[in-house]
This record gives sequence, structure tokens and C-alpha cells, in this order.
Amino acid sequence: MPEAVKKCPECGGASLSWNRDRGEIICRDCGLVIEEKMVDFSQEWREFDSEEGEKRRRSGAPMTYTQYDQGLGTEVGQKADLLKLGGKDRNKFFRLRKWQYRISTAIERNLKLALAELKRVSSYLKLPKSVEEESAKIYTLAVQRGLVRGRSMESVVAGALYAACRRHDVPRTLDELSEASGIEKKEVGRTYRFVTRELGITILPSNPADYIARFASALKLSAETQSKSIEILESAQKAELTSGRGPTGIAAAALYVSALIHGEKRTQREVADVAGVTEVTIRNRYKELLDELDLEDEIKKTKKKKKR
DNA sequence: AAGACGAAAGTGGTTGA
DNA sequence: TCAACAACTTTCGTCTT
Repeated sequence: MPEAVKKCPECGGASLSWNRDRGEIICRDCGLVIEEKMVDFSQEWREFDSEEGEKRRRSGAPMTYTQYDQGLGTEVGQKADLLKLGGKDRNKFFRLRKWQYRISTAIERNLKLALAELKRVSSYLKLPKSVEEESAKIYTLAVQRGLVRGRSMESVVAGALYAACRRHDVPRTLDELSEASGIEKKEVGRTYRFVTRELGITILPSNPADYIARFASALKLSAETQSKSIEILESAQKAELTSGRGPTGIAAAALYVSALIHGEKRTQREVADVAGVTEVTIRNRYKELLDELDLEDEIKKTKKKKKR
């Protein structure tokens, strides 16, 4: 990642992720795209009048899944156009409008509603645009396969968003999604599993390290503490402490320990709250970490330092 | 008094017969 | 479809700072 950018100018968050393929730097906290290095938006021609511009323009509106018709649909006629038309054309106008109406099937109407909801939840969680796109795509597929039937639209939206988050390594916890969407946590998880299974979407188990940045900034911990906790996570992974455990619990415990080591103590309660797990879970993971890795010495060191 | 710790019982999901 | 099972939670009592 280029050195120049360290913090998000929008929200001050320090967790920036650099997407090489797109040449973008994105803030994981608020989704702000900070730099788009490789993309050149300038036009390479000048327009002298609108007609000339029309001819030279090679691309249409961007295609996007966050519009119910992928942004490619056409609207037949506005009211304002009516005034310009004479009798024959007027009939034609109504005929076309009728068709347009019929074409918008139940699926499209559903999508229109659902995507509005999706955008709402996504912006509430400050998710990057790329995740929003992905989840819209997932939802669209789900509707086409009739997976929404028998489930509430909102819960499928939440499930799709959760899946998209996971695929883009910007994990949000089920709790956060549940809070943002107003759907019960259980339900979000259930539709998430259902949708991904039915659509054959493979999701890698989420990496605890992905949560560190967000938790750390929520707890106002230093960058050193953050990188230390990632080190701890790595050695924990080698000691096979991570498999089968909830990634949030592990991330929380690693963060808790490294905060102790750096003398930035947070209570188990505080860490537990931001990570969405209980103190007990943190304690269990914490104990395992101490058993396997010899971190006790490091903690003692900082304790002595403090007394001086 | 607050935080840390640990035991015990309960919950929801996965797995394998 | 059901029971066994692991991970995690809730609750509560005790110890430590």
C-alpha cells in the first residue's frame, strides 16, 4: 500500500484495504474509496456540440446490479412527452406504456423493493460499494431461482449482504447485520446458509485477522497493539488453536492479550462487547493462548514497566 | 466495588446413523 | 429423523486488585 495514505480522511479509521486489481484504496470502516490510482476517468476527446459527443461516446451508463434492471432498462415516456404528441402517437404511447407495465413482472417489482432495502442496510453498515454490488447480484440470483419464496424478502437481503461481506473480506458479524436489518440473528444465519448452499457460493471460513482492524479501532487501540495481535493470531493458527472456533472470539482474545502486553488494558467486558461475544468466550480463548504461546512473560514485563 | 475467573446448565447448529 | 456432540452463551458464586 502506498505510504502516503494511512488514515481515512472521512472517518479517521486506520483500516484501509488496498485492492490491487482495481487500483483502489478503500476504508473498511466507512467504505470511502480514497484512491483510484489506475483508473483514468478523463475523456480523450472534446465535445464541440452534443451530437458530436453522442457519436464519440463509446460506453453507456455503467451496468450495475444495484438497479433492479441492472441499469439497462428503458423507461417508456414521461408525462412531459405526452404534450408533444398528436393523436396517433398518443395511442402508441399508451400502448407502449401498457407493455412496459406488463413486462415489469413480479420478479422485477420484488427486486426493486429488495434492492432499496439492501441499499438501506448497506449504507447503515457503511459497506463498500463492491460489497453492495456483490450482494445485489446474489440477491438477484436468489430471486430468479425462487429462493425467496417462503422467506421474508428482508431476511434474504440480510443473508446476501452477509455472504457478500464474507467474500470480500470485510466481515461484519451476524449481530451487526441483525441489528441493521432488523432480522433476528438466527434467521440471518439460516437464510445465509440456505442461499449460499442453493447458489453454490463457496465461502472461505473467515479469517480472525480480518476483524482485528475494526475491533481495534472501536476500542481505540494503538497500531502497535493491532499488529501484535495479528502476530499472536498467526502463531495461534500454527498451534492449531483456531480451527473450529468462532473467529470473532479468537480475534477478540488476541486483541485483549496484545492490549495487556502494550499496557493499553481494556476490560474483558469492553472487548467482548465490540466483538459480539461474551466474556466467557474471551476467557476461554485467552487461556488457550496463554497455554500454547508463552505470552505470560511479555505481560509481566509490561506490568513491571508500569510500576516504575 | 469492579473486574477477572470458573463451574454448571442451556441453546442452536452440525453430523452421522 | 433423531441423538450425540462441540462451540458458545447465560448465570451465578468466588477470588483478586
